[in-house]
Amino acid sequence: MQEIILNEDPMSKRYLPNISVDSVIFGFHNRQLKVLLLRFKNTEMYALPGGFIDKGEDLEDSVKRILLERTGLHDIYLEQFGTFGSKQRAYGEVHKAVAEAIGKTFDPNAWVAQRFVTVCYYALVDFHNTIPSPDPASDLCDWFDINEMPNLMFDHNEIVQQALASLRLMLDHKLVAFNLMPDMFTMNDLQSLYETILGKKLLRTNFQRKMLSLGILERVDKQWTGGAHKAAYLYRFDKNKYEEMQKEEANSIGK
Amino acid sequence: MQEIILNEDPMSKRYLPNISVDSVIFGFHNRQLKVLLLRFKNTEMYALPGGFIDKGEDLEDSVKRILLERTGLHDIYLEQFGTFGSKQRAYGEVHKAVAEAIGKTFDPNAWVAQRFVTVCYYALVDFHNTIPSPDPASDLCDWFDINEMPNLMFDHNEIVQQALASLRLMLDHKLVAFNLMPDMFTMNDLQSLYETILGKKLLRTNFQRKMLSLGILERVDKQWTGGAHKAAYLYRFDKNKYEEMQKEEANSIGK
DNA sequence: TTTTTTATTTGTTTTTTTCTATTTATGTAA
DNA sequence: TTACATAAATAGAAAAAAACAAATAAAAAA
Repeated sequence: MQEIILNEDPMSKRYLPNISVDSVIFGFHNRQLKVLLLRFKNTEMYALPGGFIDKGEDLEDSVKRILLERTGLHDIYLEQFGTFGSKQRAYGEVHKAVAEAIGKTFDPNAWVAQRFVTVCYYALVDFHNTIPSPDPASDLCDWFDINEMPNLMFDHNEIVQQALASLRLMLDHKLVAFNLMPDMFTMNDLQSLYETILGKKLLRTNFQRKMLSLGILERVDKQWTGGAHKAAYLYRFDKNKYEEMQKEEANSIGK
Repeated sequence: MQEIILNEDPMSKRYLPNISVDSVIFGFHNRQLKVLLLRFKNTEMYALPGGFIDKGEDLEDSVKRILLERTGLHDIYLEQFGTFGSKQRAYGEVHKAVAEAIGKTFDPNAWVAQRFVTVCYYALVDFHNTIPSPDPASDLCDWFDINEMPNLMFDHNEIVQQALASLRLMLDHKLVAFNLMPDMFTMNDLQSLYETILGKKLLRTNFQRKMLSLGILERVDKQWTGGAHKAAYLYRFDKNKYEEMQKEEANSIGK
């Protein structure tokens, strides 16, 4: 009986079967939107960092666990954006290739070869504070420009595109972009972040006017680049002011 | 061994374990937003129509299967809005109560008593075309005003609220409301739908101007109510025009 | 000091949205 | 058959936002 074989796998003792979790970890550097990818040992196969849910673990906690393992960060902005459940999502062949690349044999009935429904989150992290670290199966964990990504395993390319689409929507009605910014940044930095996510050019003057009018940016310093021109101001996102405004907004809705 | 006992359950032969699917089916009638609920036999326990995913079935197909069973409709507007995976989502006690209400004993190790992660969709249907039908375990399947719902089983109240929040967002950037409208409707009908979903009053004159300016409404007839006032126009949603505009929009993005 | 470059600010025009008022259609009743 | 009440629809003014254009400011180099 197939089930009994599968249940002997140690994975099945610990994790919920047929469900996985994948994270699209976004960062921003050099005016480019980056995604954190893993490469499996001895292969050119790339994938999103993912994992499985402990039987006694909240879904969200399992994502945080993965994020911590991969970026060393906690208290990260996290958003669930979709669950992928095509019946094609059974990747025994791919797992076999990965196993054989490190000289292991792969049991086609292995727990991990079954069909998986995967719950996906995107995370917005400060690129400059993250230390990407590969897992035991990977020899590389690094950032890739979202426009220059390699082909990913499974349906992960599609998942990244959905994550981006979802982030784009969120940008319109919530101030989430600052989670991708370093502590201090110029208006140009911020604008190019918006531009990459939205996939279109914005007008500098209007962008600045709008951002400043939000009243959540604190002008801290100037950024001397050594260039032959006026130095750009450095801004800081004022989290306290933002939270105050959120509260006021919540109150005014009731009125 | 617990696993072996569980695997003997016929449910485990057919369905993916630990994953369920729930649908929040929205309808609109008498200027009220309605949700389709099931009541379990001999109880006052209400729940969303849900089910499980066949091992060889796409996630989305399983939702459509449930929708068809419950509303008799196909080609329904469907949107995945969230997956709920708290570790508390194991409802053996509740299932026991439901079983005992119809004089059955309940095995606490039953397949259905395990922890479930549930993938949730909302559906927008034409109230006037749906024939709600209960399943074998239910003695009632009917519409409830979203503001006058009974307490639901499990975490289904929370799920409905999330569905509404998600629909509200969608309303802002996609013309989905027409899926809830009958073939013909007055501007007032449409406005009150927007108002219930958004949870706020809109200005009649602005609403009308904006809707008409979209160029997707076809004025068909007048609705004589017998009231001592001008008769309201009846409109029809022009799906063809809408799809044309979608195409044009897609083209213009590339420019 | 002047020039060049990019950041930032200011102002003007255009478009969109909001607010206010008017006109239209319908049934009722003087 | 004419005034009246009611609600629908439209039109126009006011305000706000977005798009566009220009000017000013700061920095380094010629």
